[in-house]
Amino acid sequence: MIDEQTAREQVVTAADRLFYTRGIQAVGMDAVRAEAGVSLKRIYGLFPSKDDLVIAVLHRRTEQWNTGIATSAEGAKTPEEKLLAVFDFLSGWFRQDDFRGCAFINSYGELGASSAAVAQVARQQKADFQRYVASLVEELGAPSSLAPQLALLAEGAQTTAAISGDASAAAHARSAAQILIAAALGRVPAAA
Amino acid sequence: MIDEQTAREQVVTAADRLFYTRGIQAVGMDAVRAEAGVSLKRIYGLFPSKDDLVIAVLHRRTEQWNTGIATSAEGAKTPEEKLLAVFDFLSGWFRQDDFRGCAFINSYGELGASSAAVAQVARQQKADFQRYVASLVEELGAPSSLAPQLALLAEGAQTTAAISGDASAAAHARSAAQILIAAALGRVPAAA
DNA sequence: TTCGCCTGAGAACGAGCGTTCTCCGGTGCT
DNA sequence: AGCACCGGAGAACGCTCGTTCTCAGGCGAA
Repeated sequence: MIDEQTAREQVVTAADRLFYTRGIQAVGMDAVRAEAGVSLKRIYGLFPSKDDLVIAVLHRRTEQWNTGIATSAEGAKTPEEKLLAVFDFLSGWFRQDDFRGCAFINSYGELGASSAAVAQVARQQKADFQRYVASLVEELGAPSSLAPQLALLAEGAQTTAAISGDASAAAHARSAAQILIAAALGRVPAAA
Repeated sequence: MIDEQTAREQVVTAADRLFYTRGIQAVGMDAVRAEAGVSLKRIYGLFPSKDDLVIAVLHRRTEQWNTGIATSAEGAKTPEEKLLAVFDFLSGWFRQDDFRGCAFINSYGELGASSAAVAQVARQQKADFQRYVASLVEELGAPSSLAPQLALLAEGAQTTAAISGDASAAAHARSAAQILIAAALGRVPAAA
């Protein structure tokens, strides 16, 4: 038999793919079982309820997001480049053919009203991201008001890319970010 | 008996309130009946299925959004003021205590994968808004690349305000918009 | 008044869901 | 080998939902 850790990962991976592409409520636990190849009994042994599974999926999405951002920032030398790397990361993500928007926003829209835990995880992820941006802005020596502005661009790019199916939202966000950064640093920004 | 038009409005109003606050799938048709005070039979006479009702609700949201934006722009004299009025409109909206994010984004996250009609209406609304912003940008004589940037800010503000519960997102978006507009016009923007 | 007709209230139906239970075959220990 | 346990397959259960059907009551026309 596969060990517990592997089973957990298989279930979360399968659930993530199904939830993300079809919506959480539209996916039954039996579909997760089929996709994961793990028996229903085992799944309920690992995750006491579907809600717990949803939370586990969102937690893994948080980690993936964080490492994705970190990886994208690796080649960047200055804080400014690291900030812009966020939008490069988004650009690559938007171009994946299974892209269907930010899982946190989607989950919040679907379950945020009925599940406090889901709302909490989504809020947490957004707060973490805001903190990350804020730390880079501080490192850059720019006024702290720049941070929420850049975060707004990243959020907007995600929903625009999802709904309008316009992957170039990342590029627009990136150039807007450049302008805002330049302005915050007192440089004369190059008009887009 | 109440006439058809009134019944339609009562049903859509009730459904909108319930769908928006609790999520669409979490609200049964019987709850709509109770809230609207219109019999189930009548509802199904007016809207052949729940999907049709959802679409009707989203259509009315579109109208409300458009008139809200237009009203907010009424006092504005220049295209620039009209653009900024969008964010003032958002600010007022975010502060309503029943605010729970953009209904189109929420609906898309919940049903966009399973209902093509819902996805279509959401996409349409976003496209209309983009066109509105683009027309103002053109009127302003700014490069057209400014339009998607401003739209991005508005979208981001909505999701941020919803998930983080941070109504000041509108203010952040507004000042970012001012900077982007100034830069696009070749003026030296005032750092936030 | 009497007869249709229409409407509202709500029961009914069929499907799908989350969750639990049953049963059976295999596995490891003695 | 014999036995106790464990996990998988999937049936079962209780519930909710979208949608339809039934039925009784009220209203207008003759």
